[in-house]
Amino acid sequence: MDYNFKEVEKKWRGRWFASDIYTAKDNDKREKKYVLVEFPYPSGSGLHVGHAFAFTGGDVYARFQRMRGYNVLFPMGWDAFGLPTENYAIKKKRKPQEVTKENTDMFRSQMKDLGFSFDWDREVNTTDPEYYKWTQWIFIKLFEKGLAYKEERPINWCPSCKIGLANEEVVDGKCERCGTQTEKRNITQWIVKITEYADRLIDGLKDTAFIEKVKAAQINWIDRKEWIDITYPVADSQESVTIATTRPDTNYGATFVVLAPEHALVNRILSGEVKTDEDLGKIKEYVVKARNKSELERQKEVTGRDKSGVFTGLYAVNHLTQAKMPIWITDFVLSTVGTGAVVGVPGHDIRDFEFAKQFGLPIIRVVVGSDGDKSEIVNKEQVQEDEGVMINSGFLDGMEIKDATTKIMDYIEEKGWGKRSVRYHLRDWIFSRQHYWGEPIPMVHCEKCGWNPVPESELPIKLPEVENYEPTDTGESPLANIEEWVKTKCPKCGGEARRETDTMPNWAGSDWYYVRYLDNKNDKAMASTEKMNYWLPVDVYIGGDEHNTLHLLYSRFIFQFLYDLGAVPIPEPYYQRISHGVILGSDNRRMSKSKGNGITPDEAAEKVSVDALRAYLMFIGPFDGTMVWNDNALMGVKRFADRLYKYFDTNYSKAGETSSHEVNAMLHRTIKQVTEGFDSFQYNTIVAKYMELLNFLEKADSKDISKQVFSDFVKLLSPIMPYMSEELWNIMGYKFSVHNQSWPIFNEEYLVTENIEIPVQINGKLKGRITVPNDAEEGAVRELILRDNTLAEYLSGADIKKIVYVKGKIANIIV
RNA sequence: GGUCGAGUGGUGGAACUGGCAGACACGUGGGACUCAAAAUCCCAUGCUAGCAAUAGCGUGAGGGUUCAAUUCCCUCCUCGACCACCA
Repeated sequence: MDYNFKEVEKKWRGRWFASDIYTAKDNDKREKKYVLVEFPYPSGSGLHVGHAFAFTGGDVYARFQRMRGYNVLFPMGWDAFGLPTENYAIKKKRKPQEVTKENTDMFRSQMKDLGFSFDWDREVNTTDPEYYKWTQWIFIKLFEKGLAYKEERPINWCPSCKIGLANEEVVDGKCERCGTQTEKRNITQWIVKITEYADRLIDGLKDTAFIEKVKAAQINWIDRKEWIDITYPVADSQESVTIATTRPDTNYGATFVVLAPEHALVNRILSGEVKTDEDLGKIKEYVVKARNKSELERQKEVTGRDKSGVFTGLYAVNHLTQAKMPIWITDFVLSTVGTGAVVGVPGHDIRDFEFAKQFGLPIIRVVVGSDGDKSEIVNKEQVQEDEGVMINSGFLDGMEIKDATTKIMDYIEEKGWGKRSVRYHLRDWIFSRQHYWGEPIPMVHCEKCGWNPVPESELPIKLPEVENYEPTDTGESPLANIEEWVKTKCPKCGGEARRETDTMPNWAGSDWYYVRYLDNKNDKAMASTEKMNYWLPVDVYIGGDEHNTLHLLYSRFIFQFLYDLGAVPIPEPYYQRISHGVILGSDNRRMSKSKGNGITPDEAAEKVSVDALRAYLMFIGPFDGTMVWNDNALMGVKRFADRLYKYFDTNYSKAGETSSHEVNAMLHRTIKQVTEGFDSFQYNTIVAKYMELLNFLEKADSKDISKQVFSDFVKLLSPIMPYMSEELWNIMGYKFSVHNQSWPIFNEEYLVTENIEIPVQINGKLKGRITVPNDAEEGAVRELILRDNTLAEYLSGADIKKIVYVKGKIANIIV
């Protein structure tokens, strides 16, 4: 009989979702397993292959763990706020709420088609007021704890999206969303003090089992370093200048000081407060030009380019050498890093070297590398940056860089010339967006009382439904145009007040969604303590590399904050983090509509069945790899699926009561390898093992194969090929459903045989194989080798020096 | 420049804790079935030499440890991902 996959899929999909086989039971006696995949942004174009790949990876794991007896929570929801929906809604003159509803309906239906075993009772949607009520609640708590403040600061402004962007959303000086070059604007924004948690975000990683690269990405992004701020007196004046450095060990080689154009001392020079003999006009010209440079120009790769700068006419005095170091102004020093002033050590920093060359400043070598070169530094290649031994450095001479750094820091502090400080690359988090389709920030401004949160009882502050929500050119949120919504009473004094019209960034809703899955209908709390105690932490979190830094960091920060509040029971939300890979189009480029190289999971499933598509996705490569879509390989998996069904269809009725030893050994080897494959996310090898087992069975005599083999095989298949497994399970006469059967148990005994075949090497080269009893000792094996005709031939006349026999594995004869 | 990772047939990729390199699949060649094609099935397929048995070579390059190295150590090369005027 032919396998009509479309009918089979339709039949079982209905059965599955009408039953409770995928339902996670709260506070069950079984051990829990919380399997989380990143929830998608429901775009109008539907589920793409990348989604199907990532979700299949989560689904097979969830199904596997359910069969192993765990109470599995595998939920799904929608990260639905965001610009594409807003832009689409504006263009089509429709409400984003409606558009979102349509898109999530489409996504949900596609997910059901693909057989994902999500527990739909727990669905969440970040745009649902009952959900964002708690997103707003979290913001109020941040404000109350002093972790959210409003400040005017230059932000990255995208002139196309008309939105302020966090530094993280600007890539190469361009808007991450639309690619337009960003500019700088001053806007008053809500800022969240994530830097307060910088150390804990590093330390907390110890309690997780994240893969190394994820931990590294987090630590790198936070980038905690010990600096020292050194204050130099300015010669012939009462002024001083404080520079910040992480490399004070090279201070004997310092020959100049450079200031950012925004530095306070620069302002005082320009205003005449600090006297200089240099031409003020010339200084001013440079500073004005530098300050007006776009972010892009200043951020561009700086080494290897001509440096620009201007001399202030002032000198800083190096405490160590009493050398007078000329103070320059240059645009490669950033006012936002350190103190906005840097000491130039041209012998040991490429930028400083280029700057010194450009303006004829002295260059001193203070670190000697392994080549022992102590000559004068004349070219870039001689600049020794981070390895070597100190010279020309007084009491530091002969020390390694690391020791010298500690020593000189102590010394500088002792002398009162400077002070250590810890700094991070991580910056505070700009939390305001000037858009409609986001969570309203639940704050009210009163002329008398300043900013206050709305009372918790008034949450959620709902987005008003309006006709026109296009962004404004003034930079204000479209909500600012809705006077009746903006006007409100001050929660403190009851007087006239105005609502905050900015909305939250996309990250806000996705920071805590995995908590809401636990208790998505709770109107008293984000989730009940009881449920959080049972389900948290997330055991496995599957997501893309692109979220390993920001999303993971932001959500861990919010969770740690909630822990401090007592709102969640443990300090870290995720135990294990698994990266899923990427699937490129068959032309080796990212799939996209404009390139026309896209394939949708729907069309592939239509062609080869959902099961074959799923097996293909798991088979094409390692789960975290970068794979190229290959239609031929897809058809290969389809052939396997057809062959599989046909094999069961024609052979199950002939199955016997017991299996031969070989069949049992093969089955149990497969059970072992498939189980280990699921445990370690090596899905590609699992599909290969399925194929091997089928290849083996097809060649075996059906009277040697018991019914047990068939049913165990179906169980092994079921996580990856849920529809066909269910169908076969049913055909074999078993009760619904294969998906809540218990996982086959590997039994080592089946692998044990009396005689085993081992390879025999002569001088490390494979020359033959012999059969030996499994418990044979070296002497016996030697006898057997010498008795073997072909091997004996190789050995005739040879002088056997030694035989190495590794029991049950290999023999190696040294002649 | 920093951090992390990877180099294995024509291709995607397997290989436990150092123990038969190339599982599984794609592709290719040949064959069966067919009036023919598609589909399906069977055989072969790392490279070189040879009719063959067989021999030599072979996991980015070079060296080392070992009876034995894709796996461990040293030196170097190449590629990828993420981050980056961070001082």
